[in-house]
Amino acid sequence: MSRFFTHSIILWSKTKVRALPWQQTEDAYYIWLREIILQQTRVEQGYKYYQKFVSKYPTVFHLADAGINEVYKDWEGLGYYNRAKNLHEAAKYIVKHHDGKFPAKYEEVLALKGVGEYTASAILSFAYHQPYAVLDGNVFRVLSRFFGIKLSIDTTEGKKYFKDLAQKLLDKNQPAVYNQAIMDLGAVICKPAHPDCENCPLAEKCKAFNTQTIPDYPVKKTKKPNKKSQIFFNFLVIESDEDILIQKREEKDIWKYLYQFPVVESEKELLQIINKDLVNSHQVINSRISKKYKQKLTHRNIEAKFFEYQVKEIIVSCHFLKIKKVDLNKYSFPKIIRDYLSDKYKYLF
DNA sequence: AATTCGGGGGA
DNA sequence: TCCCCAGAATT
Repeated sequence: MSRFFTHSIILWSKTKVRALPWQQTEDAYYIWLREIILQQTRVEQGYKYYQKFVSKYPTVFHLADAGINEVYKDWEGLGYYNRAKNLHEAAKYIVKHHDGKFPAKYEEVLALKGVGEYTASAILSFAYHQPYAVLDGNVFRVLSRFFGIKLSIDTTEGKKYFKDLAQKLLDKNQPAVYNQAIMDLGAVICKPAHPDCENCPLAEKCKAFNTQTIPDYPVKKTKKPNKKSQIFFNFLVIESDEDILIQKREEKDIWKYLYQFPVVESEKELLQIINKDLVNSHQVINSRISKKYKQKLTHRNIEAKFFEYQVKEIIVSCHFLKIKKVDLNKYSFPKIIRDYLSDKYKYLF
């Protein structure tokens, strides 16, 4: 059975259309960049970021020498911003401890910030043709369906079982071809919804297909009753002719280290923002303001409301940052905020 | 072991 | 509008 599985996947991959250009490289640094960008990210979305990073940071030295704020800025809109931080720290680590040469041992690669088992296996197999089977969402799905595995993929026991199975099925003579093939099959044929079983080379012996139970796989233990309370982000647009106030989001928070306009967060919709709210959030602002309701944004459990204020006199303490409006583009904003602002305040961006 | 991080796509 | 996707770090 495993012979059929591995052989069919390899054969299928040879019939596919040419791979994307970024799948051709065998440079570990580029593969590392690609795999970090692709974590939880669709190929269509990630590709332009990959191109940007490759051209701007052609070697690990370029990346290590860059400032973290610049890396954040280049990552803007991609999400999971800790990846940018880990990427930068790992680049500096590689320069310092590996003399800028990308490590080629599994344990060394796994030790890099932001690199887990999947990414380490991907790098080792694609760059160095070492026999490490990748285990990502695609592989979980393909294996669970084909073999009819009812073990949950999000338990320690399940992960171990799938990892051992994946490693057993790996074509040790061509780990790069095999790993790419099984992930492609999961992405193109064995999709989460509406899989294209008619064109699947594995269908003939696929347990889920033959028992009409495809929607049952993969099995997961976690239930997600994700009904969270709303948070209102009441952003303040406080500006003078040349300057504007922004704020850096602090640690242990969504959008950590990214910038935004000063905000008053609330559980309910605020009828008005008064100076007391600002004082309570440890920001002292003395001003005469007038409020104008602008627009509501919804992002998951977040409703962001924008207001516009005309400010006569501003005395600010703490961590508000007064910057030139022309420099606004140097700061990395969360996507929904950037999208809204760049559309609404074209004169600023 | 459970939770958090974020954007995109589809029902 | 809601639901789903899913690697790595953190708690």
